[in-house]
Amino acid sequence: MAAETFPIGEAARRCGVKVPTIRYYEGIGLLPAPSRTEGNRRLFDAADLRRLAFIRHARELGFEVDAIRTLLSLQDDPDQPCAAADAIARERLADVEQRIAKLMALKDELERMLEQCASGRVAECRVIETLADTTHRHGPFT
Amino acid sequence: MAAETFPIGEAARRCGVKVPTIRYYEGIGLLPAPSRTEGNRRLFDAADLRRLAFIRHARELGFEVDAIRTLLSLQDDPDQPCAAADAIARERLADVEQRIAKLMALKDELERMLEQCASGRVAECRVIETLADTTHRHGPFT
DNA sequence: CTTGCTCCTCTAGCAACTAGAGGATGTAGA
DNA sequence: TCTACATCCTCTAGTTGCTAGAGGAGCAAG
Repeated sequence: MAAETFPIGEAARRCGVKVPTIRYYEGIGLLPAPSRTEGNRRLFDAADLRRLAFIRHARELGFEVDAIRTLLSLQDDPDQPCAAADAIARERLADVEQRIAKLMALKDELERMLEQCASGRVAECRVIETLADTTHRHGPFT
Repeated sequence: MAAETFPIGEAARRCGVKVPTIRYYEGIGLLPAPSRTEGNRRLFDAADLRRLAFIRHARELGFEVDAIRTLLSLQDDPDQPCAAADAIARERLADVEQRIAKLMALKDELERMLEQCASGRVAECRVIETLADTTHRHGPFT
């Protein structure tokens, strides 16, 4: 049985990515070069689409292409030395946890503002304070 | 009492932002133009630094400059119609909640991999599946 | 007063797209 | 079969959000 394949336009629609972006990802090696038709058109399979959707989500979350590349390398080479995979996963995990913490703080603040708004008062906004620097001390400051 | 001020280099060090980036933010209007010395050097005050740190965090979280602009507008114009502020905050909140959900999923998967690694086995990696598209359906698909 | 650091402006480059020109392909109807 | 029209192809150029570097001025210490 021949597996289902999709032209680039439908891949784009399904994954919420623009057509040129897909070609771009292929160009920089994030997405493997898909098979082609007689007429030289790309044909993507389900695995390609899953990978593409993953890339889109990761980019939306603010991961750099290089970070995504290492994340995908966990997937692509499950046989790489455990220590290497561990290091990559550990590093990504720390990053992810920090992001979550900051987003939670921001969420709380936005909710507080919405509550005040609901009660008819104009909120004094403290969004700036919510992301106050607790994690980025890399020098001797006063 | 004259409030404490800081030259651009120290502002950069304190906020974890590069010097040209600060000038860039000023250029695009994210940061108000600070006062200057006789010799034409920028002097930032504590409020500027807080704003700058906020921008850095928000950028790290993957917010676009425009999104940050609207977040800061909540701060800058607390007197804008409540409905407008509410809409902005609500939209940002939805975004933030989605990000958190996705990051949580990714976190779980990375932790699962680290556990397997700890127990000596090579993890089969499912990072791709963890961000499977539950939120981005904008067409009638099969 | 000069050595050396920080600052200034300005221009050019990079990452990650995004849009458009110019042309080939694929498909559906007359 | 012919033609209209969407979709695809490659390639180049533009956009956003920085980042690095040239060339020069300001300032503090010895």
